[in-house]
Amino acid sequence: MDVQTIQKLIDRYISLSFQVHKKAENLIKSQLGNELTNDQHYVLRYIYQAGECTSTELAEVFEVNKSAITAIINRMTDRGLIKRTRDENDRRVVYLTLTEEGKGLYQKAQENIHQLVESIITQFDEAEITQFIHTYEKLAQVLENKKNEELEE
Amino acid sequence: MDVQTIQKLIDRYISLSFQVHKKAENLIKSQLGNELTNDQHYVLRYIYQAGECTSTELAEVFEVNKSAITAIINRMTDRGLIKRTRDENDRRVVYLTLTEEGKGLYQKAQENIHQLVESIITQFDEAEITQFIHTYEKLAQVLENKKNEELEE
DNA sequence: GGTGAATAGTTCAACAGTTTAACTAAATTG
DNA sequence: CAATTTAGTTAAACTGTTGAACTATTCACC
Repeated sequence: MDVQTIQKLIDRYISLSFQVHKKAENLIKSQLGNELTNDQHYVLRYIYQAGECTSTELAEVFEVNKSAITAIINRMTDRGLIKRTRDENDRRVVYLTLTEEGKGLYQKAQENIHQLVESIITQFDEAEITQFIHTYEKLAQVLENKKNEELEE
Repeated sequence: MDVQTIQKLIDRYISLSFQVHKKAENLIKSQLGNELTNDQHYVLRYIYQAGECTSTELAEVFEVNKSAITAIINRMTDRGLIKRTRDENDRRVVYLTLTEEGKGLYQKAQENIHQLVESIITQFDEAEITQFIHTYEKLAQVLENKKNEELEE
């Protein structure tokens, strides 16, 4: 590939990823009603799938500072979506789990989002999606490596 | 595709897009230094490429409320990156352009980001990228249509 | 031509999410 | 046991966001 082709690809990619992300987030938001922000939904999703987890774990996954997690979890416990439980063995650790209300709200939201994503994904044929997801996974890995390079510097 | 396959694809896609976006934004952030937030960089980028634009235009492109744009532009004019000019014919309209400082900061940042993206993109072969971007463009279109459907309801 | 509606943009209050630094409390290590 | 590390919180400061109320201007049309 010559320099100019790469240049154009890069600009196209930056515009696209920005655009696609905005649109996707807005569509997800439209499925969540006013009860949940997108970020809160992602937190709910993570804890739901993990069963239980800690602030430190969330901070690593979401790649934000721990105090940002504290703030989000505070809002969500205030709304009765999340429960904090101290570890009896290591009393520094706090486990986060979903309350029944939290689970219910997650499932309701998730159903809508699944319908949304399904209506989008079925507009592509299987080979196309498989190829796309494969490259996307590789991209995730490359970005992860890049991050670690950055950190070493 | 059977229901379960779709289900898995959806979950995989949601996780991936979330992850990739986070990592990409963090890498971009690391290239911007402390002078610019990611959102401000996107605004700079848009105005740079457009030459000049209005708040309304930005609000549409970025899919946010106009008052969010006002706030961002305020911060950026305070830092001497953007200039506001009233249209002489239609005095309701305000044109936004980059100051020399704004252009310089954008170019400096953009150079770093280009290097970053290039070091990532060159880890894929051309056919793979072309295919990926093609599907990504289709996705952008499908999401746009979906948004318009939502709005009609 | 004058009035009512539409348009461009700002202001304000309220909130979500973020970082950094300082802190508490508990565990680890040497 | 003292020093260090680890988990998490708190507080101040900031960015970005919305929604509603507002100003100023232009447009539509009778």
